[in-house]
Amino acid sequence: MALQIYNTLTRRVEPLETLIPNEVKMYVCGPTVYASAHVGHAMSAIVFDVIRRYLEYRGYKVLHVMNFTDVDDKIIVRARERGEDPIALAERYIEEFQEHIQALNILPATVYPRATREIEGMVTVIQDLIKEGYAYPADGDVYFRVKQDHDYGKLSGRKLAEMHAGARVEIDEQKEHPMDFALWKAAKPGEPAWPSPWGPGRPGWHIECSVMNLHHLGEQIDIHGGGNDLIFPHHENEIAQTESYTGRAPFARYWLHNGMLQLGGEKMSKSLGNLVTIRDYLADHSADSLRMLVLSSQYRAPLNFSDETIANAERSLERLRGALRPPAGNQQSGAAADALKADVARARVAFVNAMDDDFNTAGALAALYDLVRAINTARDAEVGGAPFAEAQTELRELTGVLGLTLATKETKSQEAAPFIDLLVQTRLELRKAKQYALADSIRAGLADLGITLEDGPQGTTWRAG
RNA sequence: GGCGACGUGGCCAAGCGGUCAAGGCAAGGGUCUGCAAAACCCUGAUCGGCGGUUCAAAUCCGCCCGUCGCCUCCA
Repeated sequence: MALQIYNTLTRRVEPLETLIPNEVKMYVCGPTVYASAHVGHAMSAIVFDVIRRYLEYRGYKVLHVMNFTDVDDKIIVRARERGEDPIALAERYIEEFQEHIQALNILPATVYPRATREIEGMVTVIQDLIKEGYAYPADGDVYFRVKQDHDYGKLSGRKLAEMHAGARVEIDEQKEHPMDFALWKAAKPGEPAWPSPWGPGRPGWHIECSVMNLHHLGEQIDIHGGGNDLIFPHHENEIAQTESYTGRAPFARYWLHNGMLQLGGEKMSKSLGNLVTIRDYLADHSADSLRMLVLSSQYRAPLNFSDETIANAERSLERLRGALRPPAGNQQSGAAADALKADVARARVAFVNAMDDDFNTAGALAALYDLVRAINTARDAEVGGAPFAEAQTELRELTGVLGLTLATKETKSQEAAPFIDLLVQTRLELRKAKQYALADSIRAGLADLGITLEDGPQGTTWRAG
């Protein structure tokens, strides 16, 4: 069975057929860097990280480009408020975002282009669009002529006539048609500006992605991704510009869009102000837990971010981690060992089938929980050695495809470990002497410090958290 | 008003016409344990509502109710 993905352009699930066999050219829209990124941005980055990891698991070489929009109105406004240089402000948030990417265990993109470093290419493309009749200059601005693009609206399913009727479009005397959008904006005094045939100015939002695509991936790409709030107008306009410029369609074969993260019943966004920054989240929670939350639902559906769903994700993670505990015996053959081997193979097939179905991560997790149960059952049956190790390796590999680290908090307790061991040893002596009240008070005391003790047939183990 | 997504047990969620409607968390009962913890076993939903198509529907169609996104900057 082949990998199937939902394509916003066709509104259907389709088999993935790449331009070049075994290679995927993927462009994902990154953030506009005018403020600290929030967990909604993280969700999008995680979704496409999982997609990228899975494509690589399936043997594709992935060229992954993620851009930074480092010049736009909001950056300029923000910089002015703070009396800071806009370019420097953007730079600061880019650095912060890249730290977040690392902290969230997101694989680095192949290239991270920035709008401000590709201005010349944009000017060239805009000039060409004007020459071909797809755009027109107006008083220092340049606009794209939507009427010239015969299939404008095909991504978002809108018709020019209907959008007109919606009447939510501002009337601008400069524009020939209300839906025409800016390719180039003339600079007002004090704004960052680059020279152009139309006077000093800066690029419009949509043109930068078109040009960075052309520059880093070529005239046609396989996957173009982003949040579903970008479908219109951003991606619609990108298609209009790029296909008008190259004369080739489709610009991107598959358009993938993730659903929005919901906080308190509505979309988390900078504009609404109902946000939790990645920094704040990571101060209290693990990167794995946020990823787990994302994995628990379909990437295209809205995802509810709440204390309850986060706690749920964290406990589910514990379930996965538990299966990585050491074996309790050394049975390498027999019915239990054979059953484990069979369950490993079954889990792998189920995992791949789920992921092949438009990245059904919730279904893939179900396959992993089956593997967890198989491992735990095998441990109870004293299976050990190679069969047990191989099952755990498989679990690590598949959770790795989802980008989970399954790191425990124990590293943080490293310094305290000898002291905890000492207490555990003392408690063991007390238990032998049937001094249970004292033994229990040690256990309770450690529990208050966040250390959990577990008495098993092989002795007592402890873990943080 | 237009376009799109969606509504499955307390929470999250799979399911895409046909064996018992996956799985995780939570809850209850058990096994194990000095007691716990962990692990394992067992227990619960007829699928927003109403019609229709079909031998057969959570799964297809229609209408209604509700939620979310986009239509303006936005992952």
